[in-house]
Amino acid sequence: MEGSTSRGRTRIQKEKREVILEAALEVFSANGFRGSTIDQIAEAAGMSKPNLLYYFRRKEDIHETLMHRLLDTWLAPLKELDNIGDPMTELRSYIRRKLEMARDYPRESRLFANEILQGAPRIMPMLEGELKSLVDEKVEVIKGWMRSGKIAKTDPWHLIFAIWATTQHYADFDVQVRAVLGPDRGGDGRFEDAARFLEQLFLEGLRPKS
Amino acid sequence: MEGSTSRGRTRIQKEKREVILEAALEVFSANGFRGSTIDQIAEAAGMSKPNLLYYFRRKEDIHETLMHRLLDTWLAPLKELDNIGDPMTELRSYIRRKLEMARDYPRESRLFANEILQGAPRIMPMLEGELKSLVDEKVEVIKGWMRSGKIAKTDPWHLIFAIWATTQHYADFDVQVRAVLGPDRGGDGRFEDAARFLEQLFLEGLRPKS
DNA sequence: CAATTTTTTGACCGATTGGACAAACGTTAG
DNA sequence: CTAACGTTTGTCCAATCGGTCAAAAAATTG
Repeated sequence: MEGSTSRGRTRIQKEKREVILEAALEVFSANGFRGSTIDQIAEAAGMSKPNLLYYFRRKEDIHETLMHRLLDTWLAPLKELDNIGDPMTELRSYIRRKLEMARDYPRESRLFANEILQGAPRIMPMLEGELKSLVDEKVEVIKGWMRSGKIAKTDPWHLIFAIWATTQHYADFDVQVRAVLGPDRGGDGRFEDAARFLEQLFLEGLRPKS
Repeated sequence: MEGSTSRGRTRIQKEKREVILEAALEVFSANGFRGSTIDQIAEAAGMSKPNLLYYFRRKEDIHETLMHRLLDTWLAPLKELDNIGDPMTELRSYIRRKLEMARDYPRESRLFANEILQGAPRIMPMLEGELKSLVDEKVEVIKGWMRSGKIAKTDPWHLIFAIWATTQHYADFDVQVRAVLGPDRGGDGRFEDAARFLEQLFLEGLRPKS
């Protein structure tokens, strides 16, 4: 079975596939799967449509490859959440990392959001499999923190959801955020403001009652 | 200029337009604008495509009418945020109302999310106009609460974003929430769990330091 | 060099799509 | 009855789309 990696591929194939995936990320994240055309992706990749179809036989293959890579990137910050260090510090860095991803990889975030919004038709198995397992595992870590009184007792699942929602908001709803903040407050500083606010919200909101 | 209301329309026209808009909400929110076809909407509305086009001349007209109505519904909870009552109570009810909207009107939420994700091509003026004005106004209310020491000093804009993000998450990312929670925890009770968690998070997170 | 394989492209195809249109249908008023 | 008006539908069209194919062009190999 052919892996999604570079097994049995020539140098040109490896390079061109990367160019195509980069172009597809741009187009898909801006227009959604059905809203994007192969022609658009081909043009963004600087090649003709039949040429693109020489590297990916179907439009859906591009999307699938993109989604598989995406999920790994997306789960990485949560994987790093460990119960080695101080709980509050761990949570703070997790929020930081997620917010940095929203800032540095907004296209990936929007691609993911688009897929979920449409009911996750192509990645549902991954959500119920990898994602759920990972969350279950981290929920146990958080529960441990709560039991030992390091953070306030609350619902660990919804805590994770809240971190996801608030951080990804700055990528997925970027145009709205910028429209509301206006030209002066909507500059590059908005991510630092957001980081400060979210840190206060979550750390104060989870401070254990003495 | 024809208003979007029922001026100069027959009884049948008013009724059928409502049926079409209801069907279009269902289809658009599930597939996005470009992912939806007039045929799908017509079938969901129980009529033929030419018949539908008799009531709305273009696909975009349906979407536009839907979006205009939507924004009013969407802003209503924020409009109710007043500095009459106790700040903490006001905030709690605002979060409640937003969460209830995510629960009761998920299609509207997803339609809106879809539009924003695509860069808000059709409602940008409304975001920079009505929405921004309303937020600016409520930011002042919140600033007043902070000045008088009723809630902790923090960034009012990002507080509003956080409330939006966390509540709408349960509509927009519903499939992910359900996949992660699993069959047992993902039932109808998830909204009550979310309400409890969000209340704790925001109210504790914003408690003024004595 | 020639032979072979990989890469690129122009032309094309069938299906789907948004939308136009005229004819038919139904209802009501005179 | 007829005329007028609102409603509904079958048929059609041009544009767009995902994808095929054969043949040319380029790169690789012996």
